[in-house]
Amino acid sequence: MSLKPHTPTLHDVAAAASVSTATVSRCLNFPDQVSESTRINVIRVINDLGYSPNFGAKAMAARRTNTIGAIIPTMENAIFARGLQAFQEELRLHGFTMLVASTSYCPNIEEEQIRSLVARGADALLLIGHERDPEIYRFLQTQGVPALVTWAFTPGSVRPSIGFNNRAAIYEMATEVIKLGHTKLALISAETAMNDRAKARHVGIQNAMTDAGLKPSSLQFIETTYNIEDGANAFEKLMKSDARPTAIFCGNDVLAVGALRCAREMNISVPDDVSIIGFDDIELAQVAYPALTTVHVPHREMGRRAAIALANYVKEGTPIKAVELKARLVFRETLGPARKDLP
Amino acid sequence: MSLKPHTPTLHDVAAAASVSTATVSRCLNFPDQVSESTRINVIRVINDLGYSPNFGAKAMAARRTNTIGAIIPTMENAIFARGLQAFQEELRLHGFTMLVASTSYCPNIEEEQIRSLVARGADALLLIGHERDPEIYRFLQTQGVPALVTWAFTPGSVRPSIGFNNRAAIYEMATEVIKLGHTKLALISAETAMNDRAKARHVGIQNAMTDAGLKPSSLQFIETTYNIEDGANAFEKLMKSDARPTAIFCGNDVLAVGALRCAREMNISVPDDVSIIGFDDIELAQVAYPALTTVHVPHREMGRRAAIALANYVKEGTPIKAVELKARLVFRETLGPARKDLP
DNA sequence: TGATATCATGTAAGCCGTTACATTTTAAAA
DNA sequence: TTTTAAAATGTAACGGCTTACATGATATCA
Repeated sequence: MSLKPHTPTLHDVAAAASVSTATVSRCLNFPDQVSESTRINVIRVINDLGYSPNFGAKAMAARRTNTIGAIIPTMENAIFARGLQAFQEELRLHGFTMLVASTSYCPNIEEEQIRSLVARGADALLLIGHERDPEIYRFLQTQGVPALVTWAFTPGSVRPSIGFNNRAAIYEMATEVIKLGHTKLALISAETAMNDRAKARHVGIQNAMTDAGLKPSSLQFIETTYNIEDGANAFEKLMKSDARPTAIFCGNDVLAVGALRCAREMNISVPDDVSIIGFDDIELAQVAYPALTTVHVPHREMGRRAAIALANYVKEGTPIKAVELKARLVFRETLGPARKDLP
Repeated sequence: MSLKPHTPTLHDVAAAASVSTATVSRCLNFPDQVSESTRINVIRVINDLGYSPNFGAKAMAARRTNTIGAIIPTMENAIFARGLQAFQEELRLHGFTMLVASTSYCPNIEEEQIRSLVARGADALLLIGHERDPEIYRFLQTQGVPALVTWAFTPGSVRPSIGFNNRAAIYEMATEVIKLGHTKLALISAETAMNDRAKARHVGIQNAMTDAGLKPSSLQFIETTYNIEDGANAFEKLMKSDARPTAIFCGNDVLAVGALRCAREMNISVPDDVSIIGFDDIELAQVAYPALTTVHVPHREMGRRAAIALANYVKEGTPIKAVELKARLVFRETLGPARKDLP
């Protein structure tokens, strides 16, 4: 049971202002097509009545919502927050509103959210990563809703994306790590199923190992969900195994910080006993103790570029061009040379 | 220029399935009012065509959107993330979708977002804190959109809210701090203008001081925005002043962590030289080094309760009851006895 | 001053669903 | 088999806004 009293409509405003609904509509959408006197009068009536246009009706009539949806894996940590913030700010400059939805890294929920945002009339969508059921891309196609992939840039991908090369970035980092004498490596990763970024990072490390003459199969690999706690657990497992790694890559900074906490609890010194490498370079990374060595992701730049591309596409039909941004290695305190004294 | 190809509508589906639009609509909304054979057939057509109902039209016709809006100050850090996540999960159980918007702690943007969500047809709104332009409450009133305030519970407030007593919580903490011998206190706060929570926390500390025989005017007070960097800057300023406090309260954990980082950089020992107290108990607090003493806010419980209250109100008209939840003190490592050796 | 261009406003046809009500089909009861 | 109730389906009005087009008012120019 909805208790809505009568909500003022365009008609009410028009009547109260003694003009037609068209004029009121124009006052709102194309103010300069209306004489100043009527405009002032209409605006006054609008305020008096507390009128607010009905979005649904507006969307239906205009066949356009000026809304762009963003679907991200999680809002629980800052991983996507920065980029999203930039995305939204830029969007606002272009007259668009952002709608967010999160998926908890679950493909089914993602699909649901995509449908929901499309149904809500999103003029376009921002998606994280390429990999998803082709059925979804087909759906977006028939609905005529453009989608832009970010957080990943895979050379030669069919779909344009704005992001960075996950594989190359971590390859570079792994190469540095190996240079420091590390040979026993481990990776605490997100689930790689339907997560091309996690996959790319896995492959990147393996490539670096191969190129440095290490056996990629020796990389210890743990898949887990993305919480601080998970990072801690994975770390503990790794350090209690008989083949203790000397350097541990983490799928993101959140996992890395969890590992760091666990190291402290286990009295394992970082980086003397073990090096820990994060990914993303969120604020957490600088604040962690010791400060985290990680891969800096150009969050804000990515968000901004995505917003511009999408806005221009929706407004002018400007085709979306893929953009490759650079991720940068950030060396702080959690990476050091490998211990030599161990067997 | 929008490039939308023709998006299938209810009509298209009806035509393709050789039934009326009403039947298709019923297939979607009241499946058991339709014979199994037609239903199966219609569903098939829907999938074939990639049909998705138009939200705007649906909202307009049904005069209900099953959407609840949440307006929070920021998504940049985890402060509200946990509560919001719980809110959304619970909402989902009741068949509602959540729409989020953030305000960057700016009243104007908040107003804009409120209007935007109302226009979008939100059946109800979740708001943080009581304090805002009365005009806004009036607007919500005339639009018939119920709003529930959380993150604050102010005894005797006109509007029901689900939250905790900010003043009482920090009062309790401050009392403990004073018991440890601290007399020179400082507070790094959010801007208190239009932020009843920040105000309540300020007052809470002052009350505790008064009750302990300390002059509340001696509380050093810095207002700032809510970033790690800001916490660090404020801390530095405080420690470089001639009246160095021995205990510093921070408006939230983010500021506290910034202060902690700065302390490390300045070679100031926490808690030996100075104690630092946070607020919120987000994950960051446990991971910080030293681990942060803080006030634990019942994020998830708050979110869950708010969702239930709102869902029941929208569906059944059940009046919303105020609920006071308890915030809990969490003593970790950043709080210690006051240094005695100082002048 | 009349012809013409420009500006301001109005009229009314959609946009795409839902749902009250009417009608037809089917099942159950007599 | 006929009657009656129930189930399935159809018809069409309606919701609030935009916008193409028509009309009326003003300004411009010869």
